[in-house]
Amino acid sequence: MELDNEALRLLRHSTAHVLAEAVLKLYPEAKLGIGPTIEEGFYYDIKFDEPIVDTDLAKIEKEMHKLLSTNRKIEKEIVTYEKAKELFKDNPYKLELIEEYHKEGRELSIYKQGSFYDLCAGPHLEETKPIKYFKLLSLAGAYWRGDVKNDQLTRIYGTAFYSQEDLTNYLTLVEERKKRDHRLIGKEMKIFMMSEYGPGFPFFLPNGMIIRDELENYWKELHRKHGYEFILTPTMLSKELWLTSGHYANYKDNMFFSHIDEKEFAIKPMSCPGAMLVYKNDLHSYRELPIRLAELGHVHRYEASGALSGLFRVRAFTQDDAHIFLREDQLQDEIITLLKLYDTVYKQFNLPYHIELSTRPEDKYIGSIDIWNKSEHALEEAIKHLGIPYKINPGDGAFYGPKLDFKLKDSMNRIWQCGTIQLDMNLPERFDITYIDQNNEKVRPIMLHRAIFGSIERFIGILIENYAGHFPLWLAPEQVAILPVAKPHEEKAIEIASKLKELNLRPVIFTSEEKLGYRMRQAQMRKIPYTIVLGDEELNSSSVTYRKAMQKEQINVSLDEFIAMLRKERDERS
RNA sequence: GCCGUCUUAGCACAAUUGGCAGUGCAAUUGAUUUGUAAUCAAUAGGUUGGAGGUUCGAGUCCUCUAGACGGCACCA
Repeated sequence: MELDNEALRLLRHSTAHVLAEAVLKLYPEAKLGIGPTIEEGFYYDIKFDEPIVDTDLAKIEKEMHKLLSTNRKIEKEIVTYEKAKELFKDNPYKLELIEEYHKEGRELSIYKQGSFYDLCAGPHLEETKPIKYFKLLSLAGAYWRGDVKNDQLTRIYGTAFYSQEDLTNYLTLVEERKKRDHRLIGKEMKIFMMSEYGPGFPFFLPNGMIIRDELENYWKELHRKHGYEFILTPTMLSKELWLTSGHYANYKDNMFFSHIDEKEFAIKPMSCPGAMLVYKNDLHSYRELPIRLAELGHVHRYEASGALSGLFRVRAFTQDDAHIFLREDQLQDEIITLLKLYDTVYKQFNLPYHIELSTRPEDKYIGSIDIWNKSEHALEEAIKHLGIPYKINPGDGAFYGPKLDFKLKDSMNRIWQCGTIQLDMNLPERFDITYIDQNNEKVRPIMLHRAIFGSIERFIGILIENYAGHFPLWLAPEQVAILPVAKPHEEKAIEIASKLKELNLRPVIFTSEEKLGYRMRQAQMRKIPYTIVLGDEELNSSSVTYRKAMQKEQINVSLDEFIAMLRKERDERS
């Protein structure tokens, strides 16, 4: 994996062409779509006459090896618009691309190996010889050009390397990554569960609740320090409110509804309208701003069944939301403070992240371009001010405002949006909120939505994978495993356990019915950060012998020292 | 929602391609009192996700349905 990316891209792109060639040999009626490289391999989208299944991949691989048994040159040829249309006359997808490239005035080229040719801008390997160590990995449906209205093609995923060793290493790495899957560890460690009675509605188990509580306490502490006040707004509010907020018009398809008496109510998919009502409950002076209203809001959203995935994508989740109302002159500072706060939080968990600035959508947006530009500028300036690298996502903003999204990766390198900072130019207007300025005049405040974890559920999923279940002490559901060697040592074990409990630590005693080795194994498998063993030696010297999870070293210290160490580690939350 | 795959005991998986539903771990009971990753034995545990069909006979084949998984689309 030390290979430079360009070389791998060449190899993989050319492998994709061989894949396409093999497919056409085996399925002459198949129509090729596109076959680019991706981060860890390549894919090719192909329209098959008959659906193909997993087991066909082996057949295709075999055909690829057959094609590769002799080395062939890979040659580029520039073609005219007319020739391109002739070459691909049986392929509607390529024709569509040809038309488009032609309109854009782009050069049309094909790459050839033997009798196979494909419309492609390249670049490619010079010959097929290096293509040896590849594997077709999976099948998936994918809409042509990513549009649901188009045909669905069959996507074949694969990867390729320059040596068998690299390929094997990669496949092993993928297997290792799968072991960190939060669904697996969440089940093993009894953190959460799912039920077919509630698809997308996670159940938190006692161990999961400990993690949640710790996270929430951390979150509250942090927000108290940063000048936030806490609110809690209702889960269900009448339809009129959602008509006012614009959610009924813009977000209805993702909402759940219910009735009270004759009236229609919506289950909140976001907490903003509630926060607006809270703001409007009082008259506000310019002196009060910024007003920061934080809410752990449990929201429900109708998500497509195929989108659901463990804790990462659910239909009910808790946003660590906050709505900030401020004056225009306060905006820059507030965003800078927020960016620092987010960095503090992600650093706390050792989570690498990247930021994306999403700007005004092409057509579906509200508010004046002037305010949009100002808002985008404010967000961008704040990041620049701190020198944080970021990416721009043109046109990807919400219809009501631009946003900064904080993206984290899971164990399989999939990217999930967690934190977000959004400027809202919609709700202040719709709810007609104001503050009174120095001149005793009503002025419209600026409003920010923001969430750091994004969703507590998703964030816990990310944490599980990031730590592979080995939580830092303060988050670990069980913190200290106490193993009395034999019956006579149990009294001491109970004594130590109650002492730890008094200090709000979470000990668990493994009594002596089983052999010590067995209990050590249990403690290790439960990923308990510290395991202490109590036998005659420890009792005589009133010490404990501890072992850290994943480590073999046995350390003997006095009980007081041990407790002091635990408290320090926990309170520092590192 | 769409494409493909999967669903067998609490969990992980078998069942020789349609012929007596099994193994390991966990659980329960008993024996063992143990010094750093699995002590021994016994017991219990199932309408094979659900409904329908084909067949003398279905875990296995077919249809429908629910859920999960990998993608796509959508999104925190």
